[in-house]
Amino acid sequence: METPDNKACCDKLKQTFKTLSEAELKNLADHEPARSYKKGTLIYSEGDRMKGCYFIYSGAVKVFQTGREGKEQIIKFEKEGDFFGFRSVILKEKACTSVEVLSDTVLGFMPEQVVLELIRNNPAFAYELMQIACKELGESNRSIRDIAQKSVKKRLAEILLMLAADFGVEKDGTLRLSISREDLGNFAGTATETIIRLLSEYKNEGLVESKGRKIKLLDTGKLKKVAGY
Amino acid sequence: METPDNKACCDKLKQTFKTLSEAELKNLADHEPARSYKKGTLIYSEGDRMKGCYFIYSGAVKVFQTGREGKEQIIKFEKEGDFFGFRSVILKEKACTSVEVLSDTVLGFMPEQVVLELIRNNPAFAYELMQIACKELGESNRSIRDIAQKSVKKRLAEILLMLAADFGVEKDGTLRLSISREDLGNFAGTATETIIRLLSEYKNEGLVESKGRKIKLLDTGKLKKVAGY
DNA sequence: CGTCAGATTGATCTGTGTCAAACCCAGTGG
DNA sequence: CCACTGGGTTTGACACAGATCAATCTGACG
Repeated sequence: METPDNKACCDKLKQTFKTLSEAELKNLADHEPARSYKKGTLIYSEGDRMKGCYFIYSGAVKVFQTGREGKEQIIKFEKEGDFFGFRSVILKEKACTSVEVLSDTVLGFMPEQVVLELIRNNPAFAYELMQIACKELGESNRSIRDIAQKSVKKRLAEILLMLAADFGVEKDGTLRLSISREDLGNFAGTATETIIRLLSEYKNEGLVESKGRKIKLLDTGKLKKVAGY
Repeated sequence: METPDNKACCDKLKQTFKTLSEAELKNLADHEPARSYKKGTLIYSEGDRMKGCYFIYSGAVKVFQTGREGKEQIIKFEKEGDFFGFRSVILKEKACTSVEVLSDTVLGFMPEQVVLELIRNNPAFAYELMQIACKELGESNRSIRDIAQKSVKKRLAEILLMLAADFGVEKDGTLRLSISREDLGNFAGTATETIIRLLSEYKNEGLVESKGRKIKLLDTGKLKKVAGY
């Protein structure tokens, strides 16, 4: 897996942080070169002291918390262009989530002083970061409502649609992100077996097809109906 | 119900926003006088265009979303010193939650231009606001995990302890915030009847006592155990 | 008093969780 | 080249937390 060159990094960063100057972008990209991580790598865990934030040049990670019986609850997935880890940096607290690589991923690292510096000196950047945080806040609220109120069947449909929207699909409708039933369960807040049963129910209803981790959405219209829209 | 005078307002604001200058505080308090709202008043609803944020001088509100079958999901409670409504203002989006007064409440209003102005001109304020947003983000993550993984019995215990911590208790252990079983249910993500049954279960176990909306915590130690700590 | 919203209790139903067994591969090493 | 292995998947049987529905009770307030 190739790590992108400096120029490519700047371009990517620029799409997410529209307020950074060329100099600031270059500095970021130069200072900490992008690194690639293999599937399964733990980027950080709950309780770690964070020394900076991460930016995803390419790939996908899961952000999760661990319940006391060891069951993991996936809070969200992050994809290309996403920025994560800033909660702990902003609050100067230890991480309250863990992050693990889902498919091979290239990450950039932004040391905390750099982030705090930018916030202090570039009000537009501060505002942009605030927008990112607020966007996540809205998504969390929605998650809370859905987990609390929707049946797992609705929720899974919604999740599949969300994965399609966020990570894209092949021409034939297959989700680009390949993901285990267990992770789907940990995200939906349900048992792996329940996911399996529901997927085969969807299959019978002509909504999806799947072999292994390749899940193909056959009828997103109907899927939306199932999800409750 | 008295609305606090200008000086009192400044003092309260100052506790939440440590970075605002005397002039900025005074301006805020002068510009939009605090107003008092009666229990049950709807401050704003999902879909409203927000024209500013709110600051709670005293009282309590609930922030909720409405599912399609009309069931409301309470996302969080806000109390004295809390600041809400900023998500929509920062993102310049319509409200994604509704807010209703739980007990008589005095609110200050901060028009959006004022908030955006402060963010632009006072980096320390921007940072402070970011910290507030990040704190909420952490709480949301935790909520997601708990709703997804804990039994209602554990969750309710946790909620009672949280209400005690946030809104305080009388000398005898009675929660200061009086709240309906329905609201407890809407917060825990369960049916009202389930809350009733659990409360009487707690009663049998000597954990709480209650008549009507007055809930008295008898043994917070045991309650913590029930909540799973 | 009458009324009405909220609280309570009981009976019943059902979506999901849990446990156990079998299965399917993909990769490893002999 | 094939048997072995182990992780993920699938299926079935069963238990139970919590939802739902219906009926009654309570207490505050006009």
